[in-house]
Amino acid sequence: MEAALELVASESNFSALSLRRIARHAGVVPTAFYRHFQDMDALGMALVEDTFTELRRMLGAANLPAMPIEGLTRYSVELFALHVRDHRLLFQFLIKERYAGSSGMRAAIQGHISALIDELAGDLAQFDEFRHIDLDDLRMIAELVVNAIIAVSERILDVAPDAAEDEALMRRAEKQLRLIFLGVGRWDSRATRQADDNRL
Amino acid sequence: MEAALELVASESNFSALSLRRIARHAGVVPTAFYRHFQDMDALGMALVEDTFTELRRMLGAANLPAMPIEGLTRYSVELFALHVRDHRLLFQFLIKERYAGSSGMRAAIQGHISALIDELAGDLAQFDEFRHIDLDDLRMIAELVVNAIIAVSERILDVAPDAAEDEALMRRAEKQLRLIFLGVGRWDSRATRQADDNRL
DNA sequence: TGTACATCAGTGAACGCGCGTTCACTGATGTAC
DNA sequence: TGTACATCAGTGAACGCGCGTTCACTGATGTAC
Repeated sequence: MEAALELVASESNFSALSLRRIARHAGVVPTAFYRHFQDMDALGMALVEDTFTELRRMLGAANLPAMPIEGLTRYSVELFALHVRDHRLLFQFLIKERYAGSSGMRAAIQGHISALIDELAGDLAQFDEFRHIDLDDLRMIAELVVNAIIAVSERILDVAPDAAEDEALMRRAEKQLRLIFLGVGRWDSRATRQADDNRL
Repeated sequence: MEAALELVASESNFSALSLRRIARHAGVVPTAFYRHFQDMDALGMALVEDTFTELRRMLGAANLPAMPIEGLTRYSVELFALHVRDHRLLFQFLIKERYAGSSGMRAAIQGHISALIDELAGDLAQFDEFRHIDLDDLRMIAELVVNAIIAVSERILDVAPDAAEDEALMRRAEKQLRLIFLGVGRWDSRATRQADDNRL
């Protein structure tokens, strides 16, 4: 049933779909829809939750914080790109609904992303290389990293699945992460804080 | 007429709107719509073009490349945030349709954004601080910067217009840009290129 | 200055269609005794 | 092992509604002479 929706999600976006089209696509009479979901909103929310359950499962299995920091950027980018490609429909749905969905869906998605950013900030704090960064700045950095990863996911889903092109996108994303981490090495949370205070 | 649509765009997304609702909102009979646009697609494309015309006008007026590099990040972020807030409806439309729009609209938007990234890369190349960066990496960095700016725009549009909250978002974005530029200072395009070659 | 005509945004009736939702139903599968 | 009943995914007819689009129209404004 959800597979039917995901297939249809690959044409414009969720709010443009009708209950009847989804049912038809699932090979079922429209009224059968109500056996599974109260309405379209419920279906949408269920899909959001499924996507993040799947994403968390992948992140949990990878256990990135336990890895050596060398090659971590390349490995993370590759892992994520692979996952996005393997769950193309779910992520296409996610990216479209992140801003175009109903307000309930939007809020749920932003909440999940925000939680992922917090977790990444926590993970980064474990590395020696981030010892000199304060909590607020850790989150700022994690947000930058997550944004870069979301951006590359969007690009991967935009282009046709093609090994060469995907590789180029991954290289670029990897460079972006390495550039950020280069900046982290020179970042001084205290100096920044003082500068902010002076500006007030 | 377009003002009517923009007002309605503030509820879910363009493809969820009907021609009749737009006409009603504009205080006009449905058939009058056809006096202005051939169909909804044409309206959508016109709105995309309008948004970028407006954005380009602002960027042209600002003439950022002529500014001293000190305080440039803060100034750019402030300028952009102000512009986004002043054209709330246009940008809300843009962000929603970037991924959820018809394929024509999506392509047009991505094309415009890509052009902006290229221009930013060209502007960055003028600064001494970017003399050691090769063309490919300039684009990679410009992309990172544009992504960060888009992300903060999305956040500004998400929250209610509130000076204090906006200020916090802008501070964060400014930090992100400064972090990126810190990394640029240490970035070595040649070393990266070689590392890539070795990996092949 | 006055008349005839063109332009053009908006009107209102009408059409066939796909929509979400209701209702009472069927028939297969699982469970209790 | 056999019978009675509960559960539940799916059915099919029916409803009223808003939709995009067609058509011939109105009436205000601008232009030519």
